[in-house]
Formats: sequence, structure tokens, C-alpha cells
Amino acid sequence: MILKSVSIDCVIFGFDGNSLKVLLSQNNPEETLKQLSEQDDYEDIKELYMEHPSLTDPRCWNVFGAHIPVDKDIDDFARELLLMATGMNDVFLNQYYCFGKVNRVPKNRVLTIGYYALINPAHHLIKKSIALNDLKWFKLDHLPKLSFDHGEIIKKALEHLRNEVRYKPIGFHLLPDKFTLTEFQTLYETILDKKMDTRNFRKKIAKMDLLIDTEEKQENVSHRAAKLYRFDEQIYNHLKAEGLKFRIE
Amino acid sequence: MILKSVSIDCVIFGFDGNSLKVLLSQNNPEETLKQLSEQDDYEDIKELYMEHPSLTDPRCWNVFGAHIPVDKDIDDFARELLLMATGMNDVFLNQYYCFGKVNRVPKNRVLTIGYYALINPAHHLIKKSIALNDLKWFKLDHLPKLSFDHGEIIKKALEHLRNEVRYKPIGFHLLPDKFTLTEFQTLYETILDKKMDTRNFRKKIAKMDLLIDTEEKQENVSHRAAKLYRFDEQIYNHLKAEGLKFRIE
DNA sequence: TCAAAAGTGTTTTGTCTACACCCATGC
DNA sequence: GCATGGGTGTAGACAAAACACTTTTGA
Repeated sequence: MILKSVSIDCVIFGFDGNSLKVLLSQNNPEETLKQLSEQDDYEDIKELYMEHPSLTDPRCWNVFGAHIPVDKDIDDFARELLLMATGMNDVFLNQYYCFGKVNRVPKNRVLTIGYYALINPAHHLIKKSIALNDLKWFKLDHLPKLSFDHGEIIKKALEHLRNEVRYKPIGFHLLPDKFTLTEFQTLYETILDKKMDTRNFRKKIAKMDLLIDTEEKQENVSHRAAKLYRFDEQIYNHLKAEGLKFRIE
Repeated sequence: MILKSVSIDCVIFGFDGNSLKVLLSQNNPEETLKQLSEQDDYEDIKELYMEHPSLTDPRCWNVFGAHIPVDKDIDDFARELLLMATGMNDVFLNQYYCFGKVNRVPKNRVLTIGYYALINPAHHLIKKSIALNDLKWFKLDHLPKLSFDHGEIIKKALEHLRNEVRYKPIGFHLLPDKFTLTEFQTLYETILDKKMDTRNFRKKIAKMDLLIDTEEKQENVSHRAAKLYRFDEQIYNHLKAEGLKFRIE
């Protein structure tokens, strides 16, 4: 059984070293219905899909989402959705807003709770076996045609990301485990859409005493190899307890 | 018609010059059912009330809330709730979180969307004609027995308020239209729960060039009368467009 | 004239900004 | 040896923190 009047949408952000992207799903109507017929709550979901042709409109792309089962906490279910879409379990995930305009979906009253996730696309596996849909990364400034208010949902997710990344060390989730300071700076320049001074940026990071020097360097690069660093959530929590203020802006 | 699986709860904050308070409602079962019988969607709501005896448990206090009508935007309906509870129309109101654990309400799956409102209790009229319930202000450190997860709902609202008040000039909504700098400082000391230096606080405010000197003073105080200031949202928006950063912490 | 809160400046300390050159590596 | 990005320091401007006394008013 699902809650017909509430769904969850996960805006999945990735960073490939140059630009910020979202993972979107495109409808594949035949595949969707075939898969649905194998599931318990087929009738419920089928009814919803029939009422909303655009859910299965093959030209529209969607933020990855679904209706909430009655017996699942919303946070847990958002994680399940993420696992379906990315094959990843251990992901940064944050609820950011509930969209509840009467006409956000035509003909039916559906609220949606927006979550955003941050992943490193290099780690990401599309599990074909689960995917009802095609999945594809899009640059934020070249989004395709989207269903319903999904444009607004993405826009608002980005606003929240831009705000939170300045005060909380969540940006690391978009990077590989080991990363260079230049990658780190480029990430912030991309998200906040502004150039930063390299020396000042590095001084600020160094003073926080936050990153662990892995003693390793880049390999196979055609220029001076950069040092690789790690971020450790536990160390951050220690520092925070002692009064560290993380701020990059 | 209402959405049975989703409600809105409004955490209403007020400041009386010394402490931060929440406006809570206590159930009055007879009155509630009498009023309900006069309303269109009586059957829907009655059914919910019957399924949840604690909704009408006269010992418990509640964050003011209700189920969402199918034909109302959630933001609009949150404002209607506020009007019911306070008689006030022009109020600062902010959606902050959706609570969606399976067992947050026993026996029934109900999500609730949390909003918080900031009002000046002196302006506040309890419209007896509308109130289904008793309404009363409680200090945050002396809350009564609460229904369901309403303690958590209030706690999380306070966290959001504490965070937002530092970067956005929303604290003014808790003050009278004309206020002294001491009142303003006390408000921040109360919300952020820390003492601040008067001279430094005033210098910071003065530099923002944000407050309008009303040329008036306090009257009937048994000490030197303080100057009264006003905050104007439009002036703030102008200043912000020119790059003003509001920050008090 | 006393009590109670209003109002005000300076010094020190730390943080932010602006800015230019040498270094290591692969090809 | 050259192209490419990696890595570093200093000076000046600005903001934050620490700190104590005088002023105004009503009772």
C-alpha cells in the first residue's frame, strides 16, 4: 500500500571535476508496466500511472521519485530510491523542502517531499536490474524537458545545496575519497559560481586543520603531481566540538 | 475533502521581552466536536478524531495544526491556520521540515509538514469564535505534556529559527513595530542563548545602516528613555541588492 | 540623590583581500 | 626545454573582541 497523496523526489547531484550534474530518469513505458506487474502494489501504482500519462511520457525526464509506502519512514524510503537509482548505499542525503501547490501535478493532488543527494559519479553504478527507466546525467545549465514542476524542484535543491555547502563540510561527498586542493577549490567555484583566489583558499583550508595529507600524489599527470588529501567526518566532528567553524564563501 | 495522510503543524513563536514562547492549543473535546459538526468536511475529520483519541485528550497540548484540504496550497493553508490561532494575517511564516516516521502517530500513517511563525504576542488576538481549543503561551523551557512527536516538532523548529535568525533579518517579526536597541539585543541573546557586548552589538547594527530612527523615545520608564527604531523590509531589500550581508552571531 | 538602564571610543587582535613568481612532471 | 598546472608569502584594509565610565530619567 502506498500513500497516494505524497511522494518523494530525490535530486541526485554529481560532480565530474568540471561541472555539476543531476541524474534524471526518462520514462520507458513498456518496461515500466512490465516491471510493475511483478510488484505487490501493482494496482495502486498502475492506477496512478494511468491517471498521469506524463509519468510515462517518453519525452519527459524526471527527478527520480516514487510514492511513499505506508510502512516506510520517509528517510528510509528516500535511501531506497537512491539505492535503486545509483546502486549506492552510503550516500549523503538531505530533506530540503515539501512541494505542495494544488496544481503542481495535473488532475491529482500530490505533495512531494524533496531530498537531495551528493555522490561522486565515478562510484555510481546504474543497476539495470532495478531500473524501470533510463538514467542519465545532465549538466544543470542544459536540462532536458522535464515533467511537472521538476524544474522547480531541481532549482530549489540547488539553492539549498549552495547555501549549505558554505557552512557544512558536505561538498566532500561530491569528490573522490582522495582529492587534490585544486579539485576541492574547483568544486566550490562550480557550486558557488565564482572564482576564488588560490592562495587565500588554501590558507583558509590549512587553518581549519581539517584535511588529512595522505602522503600520496597524483599519478600519470603531465604536470607537477598534486598532493592527495582525505576528509574524515569523525575528525571534523571532533574539531567542531572544540569550536571549529567551517565556512567557505 | 482533506488529505488523510498529510497534515500541517504551525509552531508559533512569540517573544515577550524576556523569553521565547510557543503558542500551544489544548483539546476541548466537547467544543471540538460541536464545532466540527457545523463544518463541511465533518465526516472526514470526525473519523480521524475518533481514530486518534489523543487528538482530543484534554491533558495533552498540541502544536496548532490540521489536515490539508485537497483544494488548498500548503502555504496558503498554513496561513489560514495561523489566522485561526492568532487572528493575525500578516505574519512571518516559514516551512522548515516534513516529519514522516511511520510511527509518529499511533495506528495511522500521517506525515506532517512543519511551519514556524514569528509574531509579537502583544498584537495577538485569540479569536474565540474560531478557536476549537484553548490556546496558551508556554516558555520553551517549561513545555507541558505534548501529543505525539510535538516535542520534536518544536525542537526542530527552534533549531531552524536559531540558524536562520543569524543570516536573515527575521528577528524583527518578534518585536513591536518600534523597538529599542536593547530590546533588539535581548531578543538575539535569548534566541541564541548567549550574552553579547552592548557596544560591539550596536556598532555592528549601526554599520549595517538598516534601522530607521523614529525620532521617538520610550515613555513612562523609570530610567533614561531609549530611542525607538523601526525595521523596514523594503529598505533591507534595497541594501541587500547593493551587497549588504546581514549577520549576527 | 538614588536606582536603573541608555549610550558611547579606543586599542588590540585576528581575518580577508590583493597580488606574482618559482617548482615539479610528462612529453 | 617547454607546456601545464602545483604550490607558496607579504602587506594593507577591515572586522571583531575586550573593556568602563558618563548620561538621562522617574521616583
